[in-house]
Amino acid sequence: MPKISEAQRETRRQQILDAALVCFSRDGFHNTTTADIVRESGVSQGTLYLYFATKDDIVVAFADDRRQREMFLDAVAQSEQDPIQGLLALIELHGMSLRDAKRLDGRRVGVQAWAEALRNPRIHASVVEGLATVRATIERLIERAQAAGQIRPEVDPEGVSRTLVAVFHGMVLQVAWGEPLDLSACGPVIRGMIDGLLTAKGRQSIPA
Amino acid sequence: MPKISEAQRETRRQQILDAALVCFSRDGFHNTTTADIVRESGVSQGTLYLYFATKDDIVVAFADDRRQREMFLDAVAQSEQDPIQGLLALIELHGMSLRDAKRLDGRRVGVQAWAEALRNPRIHASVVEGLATVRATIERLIERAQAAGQIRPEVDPEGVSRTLVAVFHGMVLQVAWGEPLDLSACGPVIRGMIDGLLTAKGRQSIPA
Amino acid sequence: MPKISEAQRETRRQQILDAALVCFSRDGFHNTTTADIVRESGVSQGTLYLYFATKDDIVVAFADDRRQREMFLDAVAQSEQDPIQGLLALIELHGMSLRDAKRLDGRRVGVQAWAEALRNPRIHASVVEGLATVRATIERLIERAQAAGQIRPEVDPEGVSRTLVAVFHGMVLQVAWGEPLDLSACGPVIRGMIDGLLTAKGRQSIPA
Amino acid sequence: MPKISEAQRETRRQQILDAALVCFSRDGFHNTTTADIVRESGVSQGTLYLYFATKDDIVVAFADDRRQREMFLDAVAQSEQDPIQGLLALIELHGMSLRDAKRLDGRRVGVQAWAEALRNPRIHASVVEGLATVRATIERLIERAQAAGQIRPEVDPEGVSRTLVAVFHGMVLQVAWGEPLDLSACGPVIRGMIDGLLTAKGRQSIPA
DNA sequence: TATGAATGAGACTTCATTCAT
DNA sequence: AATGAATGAAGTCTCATTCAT
Repeated sequence: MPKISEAQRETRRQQILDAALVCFSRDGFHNTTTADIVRESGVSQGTLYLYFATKDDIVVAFADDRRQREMFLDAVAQSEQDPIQGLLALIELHGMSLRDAKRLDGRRVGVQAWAEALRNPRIHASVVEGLATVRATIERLIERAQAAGQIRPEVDPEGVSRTLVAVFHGMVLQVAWGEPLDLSACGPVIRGMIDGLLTAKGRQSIPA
Repeated sequence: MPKISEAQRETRRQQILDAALVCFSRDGFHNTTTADIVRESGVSQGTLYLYFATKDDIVVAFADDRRQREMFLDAVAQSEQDPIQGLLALIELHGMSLRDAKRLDGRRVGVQAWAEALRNPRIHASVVEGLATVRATIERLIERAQAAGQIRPEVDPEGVSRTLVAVFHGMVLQVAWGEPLDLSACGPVIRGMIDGLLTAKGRQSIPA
Repeated sequence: MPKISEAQRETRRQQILDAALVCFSRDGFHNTTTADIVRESGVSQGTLYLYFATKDDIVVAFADDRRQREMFLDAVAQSEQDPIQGLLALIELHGMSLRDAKRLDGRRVGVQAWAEALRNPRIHASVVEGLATVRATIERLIERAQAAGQIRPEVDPEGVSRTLVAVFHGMVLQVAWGEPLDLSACGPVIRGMIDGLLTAKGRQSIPA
Repeated sequence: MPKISEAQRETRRQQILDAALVCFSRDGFHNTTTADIVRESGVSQGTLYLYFATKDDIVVAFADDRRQREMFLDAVAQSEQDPIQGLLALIELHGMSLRDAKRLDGRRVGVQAWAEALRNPRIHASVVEGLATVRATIERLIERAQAAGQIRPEVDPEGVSRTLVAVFHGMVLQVAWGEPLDLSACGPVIRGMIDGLLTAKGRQSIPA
């Protein structure tokens, strides 16, 4: 029987992850030492390894955590009655996320995870699955809209999903770099992209 | 007083950079040792330091090299008589670059540089300047198109440039990750985005 | 005040020692962690330290355990009426012990204890005392045989005891290493060594 | 082209091994840190790893070194005209080696290698091969003596070789433990063992 | 008594950089 | 200029031991 409850264990784990997030954001994965995380989190070296088998596992934990948020996005987008509204909601949610200063550290670590994904198979898997999840969400919305006659039938759902995800990623990069990204200026451009896919009927479902 | 000619020196330098590119692409910046580069390049450990003061300088050299390509893009885009054609040419050039398998290593290293830019001031400066260069190119084209009545006056050039650059970056990510990105499916979506900016007159300048 | 009986305590202690024997035999003293012993024994980390003050004490416990077996050997050997028969019985007992596959773990741990004895004073003391015990047994037999005119008076009991013990130790080594030691081939050689010590009268006491 | 000569490299390597021998003899393999060897040898941590890939390789180097000495023993033993003389020479050489105080560290490390051989495959291989070498030497002498009618034909060469090697090993143990081993007292016992193998003709070849 | 989570000192190894040749 | 052996600081991870529950 465990001496500490599952909740206590999870709290401790999160305490370490929170500290690691600060360190990773500030110094990068590779320039963060386990000693840094220990200092920032207040747990001991030994305890760190009671919760994560290797330093690498801490990095992977971040990549995996993000997956959950993407599941949530999907649920919100699909819950919209109108698929066009669902697409716009997705775009809106991404925008809100980008504006949220509290998530800056997470974004900075996320960008590093993108680079790590190039050579770390576990992170690659996590990133690619996340990409697939978001794309599936988008493609399902588009197919629903095509079935409803709101998006032109010749539109390729994959082309749209990949382009839209590219925009999302690219915006995260700019925000992570500290660029003064004016989302209210980009929004119309992105919505214009969606607009280009619509049939006359589709346009009617967008509120002025 | 140098005993070797400037040309010899440049050849040697490039030999090191070529080797480093292979290593960085394969293992990442941080998991590449100077010994790896030495092995791959055939120069000696000592010689490496005759050409680059630190390992970090090799990384920075890649970031700086990219700047030159961006200058070239600008020249091509601006040389088009019609600014709308210039925009489309820019998009086309990026697409061709993405399709070029020979540049895969460069793209993989580029993505790593994006992550490095978060904490390495020199790389950050280089990346941000590159971003500014491309954006300036796009914004100049848009402003010219607005002056010519081809793009609606209320369009915000910065919003467009940031969004377009975001798409470019996002596509690079997907290609770097090995995603089966079908550019011919994405092209129409991106061009649709441009199309949404145009006036009736602007549309006339696009060939069928 | 102990809340468990002495018998329960001894059972627990033995449970730990049995587990340690398996671990030590498999991985060696130094490559066995207390966690290994905990896993193998089923007791908890904390409990381990209720029975042994340090990991080292577990090692010492093995060395001490062996002493008891050596006492037993002495009793058997001395109980023989004829000292020559006693010597041969001693040799026979060692041979039987070596043939006993159940004692393999013990032998492997014993060999490690020999190495430990070089730098661990407690183990050194234990090993050296064990050596002295066996030698005393042998020397007493020889002296009795000399008094009875069975062994030549010029034979040095210490030379014999040291040589005989050396053979015993060396055989243990070979068996521990997994060598295919044919004891029935070695027996005659060792008995021949004893034979060389005997007087004509001594030889009469050996059965054909 | 290497910057240092093979001889210089070998000197350096030996310098490390000499230091390691002192440390291993004093503290044992497992209680010797690479820092200890560095301190004792005067080379730097980094240099240590220029000559030995791991700490374990240093240990293995000792085991391998011993093999060479055993080759030498073989050569000496076989060079004797009379195989009985060869056997006695072998015993004599071992005795002389045991008496040599300068080799005490080597013996102490050797005993540790015997224990290591139980779980380290490389050391096991080295030890077992050494054992086989010495045994082969002995068995060849015995077979030659049997062919010459000096040793009784029913004597099993393997039984003799294993027993004799066991005596050698056991004596090394006693000396390593610091026991006051009087070899001149043991010599007659061992020679008596050989004597027991001989035919009348064989006995003639031994000088008084 | 028994537990097992927590501790932190310390081990092995790597690697960017230097410098005598 | 070129070489490559040498350096030593620093990093990740382990593990014997403790102690609050």
